[in-house]
Amino acid sequence: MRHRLKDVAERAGVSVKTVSNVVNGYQHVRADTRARVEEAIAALNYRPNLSARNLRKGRTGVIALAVPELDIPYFAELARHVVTAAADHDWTVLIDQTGGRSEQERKAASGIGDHMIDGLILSPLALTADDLAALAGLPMVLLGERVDHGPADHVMIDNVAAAREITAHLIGLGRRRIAAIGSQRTPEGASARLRLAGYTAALAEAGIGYDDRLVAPAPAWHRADGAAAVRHLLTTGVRPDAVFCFNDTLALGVLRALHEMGLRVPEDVAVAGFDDIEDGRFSIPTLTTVAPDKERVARLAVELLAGRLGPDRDAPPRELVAPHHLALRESAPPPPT
Amino acid sequence: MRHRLKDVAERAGVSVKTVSNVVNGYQHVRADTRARVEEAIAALNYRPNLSARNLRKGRTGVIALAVPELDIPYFAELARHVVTAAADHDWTVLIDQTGGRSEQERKAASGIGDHMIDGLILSPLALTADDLAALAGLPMVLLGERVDHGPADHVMIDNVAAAREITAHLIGLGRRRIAAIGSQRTPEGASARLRLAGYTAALAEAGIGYDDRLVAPAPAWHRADGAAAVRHLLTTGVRPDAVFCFNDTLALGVLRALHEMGLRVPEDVAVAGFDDIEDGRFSIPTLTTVAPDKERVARLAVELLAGRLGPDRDAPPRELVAPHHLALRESAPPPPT
DNA sequence: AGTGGTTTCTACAACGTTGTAAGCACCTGT
DNA sequence: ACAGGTGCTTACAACGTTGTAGAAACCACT
Repeated sequence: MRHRLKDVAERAGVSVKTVSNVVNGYQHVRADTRARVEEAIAALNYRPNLSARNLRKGRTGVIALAVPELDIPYFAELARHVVTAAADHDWTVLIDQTGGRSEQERKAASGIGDHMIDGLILSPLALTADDLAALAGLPMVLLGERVDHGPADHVMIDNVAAAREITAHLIGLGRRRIAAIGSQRTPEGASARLRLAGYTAALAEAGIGYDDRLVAPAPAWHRADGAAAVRHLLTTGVRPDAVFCFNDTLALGVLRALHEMGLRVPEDVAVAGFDDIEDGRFSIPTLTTVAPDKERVARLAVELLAGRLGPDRDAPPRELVAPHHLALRESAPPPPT
Repeated sequence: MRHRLKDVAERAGVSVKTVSNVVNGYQHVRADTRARVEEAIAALNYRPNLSARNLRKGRTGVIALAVPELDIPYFAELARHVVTAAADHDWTVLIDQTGGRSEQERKAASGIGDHMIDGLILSPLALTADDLAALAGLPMVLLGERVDHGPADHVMIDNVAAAREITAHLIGLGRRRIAAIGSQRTPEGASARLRLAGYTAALAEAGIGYDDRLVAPAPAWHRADGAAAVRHLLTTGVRPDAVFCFNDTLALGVLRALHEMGLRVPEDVAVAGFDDIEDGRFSIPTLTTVAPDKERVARLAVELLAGRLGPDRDAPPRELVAPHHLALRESAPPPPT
């Protein structure tokens, strides 16, 4: 049912290699030979066996993208951009869910279906620089926060600056009791620490004292965690007039919880998020957020990986920063002019 | 840098095949031989080359899931469940985005990276039964609406019944001017047609006349389309007291648009969706919707595919229906008792 | 010790492809 | 007509793995 080069060759009356040459677009094939071969290919509906080709060539044409969870909108959007960018290099993208568990992340980094992928774009949550260093081997590009002195290429946005800017925006609206939601003490919380740093920097610049009762941890960054965190804040008697959430899903949970508690956004409490996911443009109210250039992140990551697989095989680790901007919407609108 | 069976064999002083046997857990290997081989494997950090194994065995251990778009929450959630279910069979899932374009869907059905995948779970939008029949070849399970007399296994939910039930719920709330948003006339719109059929059936059962000014098309089923559709409905002077959206993202757009127009949900207009995506549990108001058992859909699809790859290779196409239920939330609450 | 049956291991040949090197056929210019 | 290209095609050997068939080693009985 499934044909091989040999079958095509027999039908066209040429050698196996000539068929291979036609399939691979080799220059020096006489026009009439090529035509005969192509006719045979079409007639038999021949498709090359990629396992065999990969075995021979040592390349698979597949790269993997490993993210914590696919149904976190930020990663889903990112995944789409990566798939699109990879298509330009004729790569197929194998998408892996690590669940943020170090064991899964390690498995991804050490090669998923070993030898099945040429390279990896990994968005690590749990792995540290040391873990990664031990794994090397597979060409790899990391997304998200810098793993200091990591052995691999890296694409990030400037988390500290972004967090500082959006906190400054809240301050510019006259808010003084600004809560931060999403802090994490674990080693996994690299983004959390950077965003917290930006938050405190903005407060310091504005001469506002840091009050750690306004900083709420969140075990994960889902809607439910955001809702729980802000409920906890309010029931313990702290009265923020603004909330900076370390990502958008947290913020959507916060909007929901504030609504349930009868507080108005932005009048009573302004809310800002981070990621600029699609939902935030349609929530009620729409969500002010940091908008990383996800398309750029994806493209840079793919380019870096392409480099690693090609000429820059042994270049020292590079680090690229993708731009971001603030998307000011209803939950914390632009200041009146 | 990368080792082969041969390297391990030399180090352990055995034949290549013995190492292969150890790797594959073959029974009859003497304990001390096994120990020596395992030591060598560990020392060299040996990993089998899957391309070679696949070539030899004719199986790759990879299945593909092809969906229209990854950042549509419904598909992202589904993808997660499929990945989880596939893990039970030791399968890796390659996720493909078709964009709902028939060309891409055909490419997926004809084998993506040909011979790279053992089977395919496809959520077709654009392909018709005839298209698919022409492609066969690859073991395949279809998701979503039935492609009539299609050649492949199929997992679906009862769209007509579900749409009828939720429309009946709106009627039970005393609503009489119920709009339907998301109709599509194109061949791609199989779900749209089924859901519309359920809607009209419910109206008929309740003795409510069908008014086609209340049925709004939507080119795609994104938030923006829902918002645009309901805005259009209202500006043309039709005044619905309820809206049934053919999926949840449409409904979220509708909630947003109604909010902008100063209409209260559910007091002025009740809103219902379809899919039960995570967002709908945190929107303001929370969203009443049809909740398909996505986990079940995913598991059934994977089981069917497993059957096709195993004993049921030549079984006639099967069709399984996954259960659904109504999730009644604020946007169209349970009737007062 | 010889028989028969197991267990343990090995050599060899595939799987389908492509790189290499070499061969054949055809030109062109003398 | 012939040397020397160049263009086109081919045979062969890999790539790393596993199935097959069979050899060698072991065991328990007579």
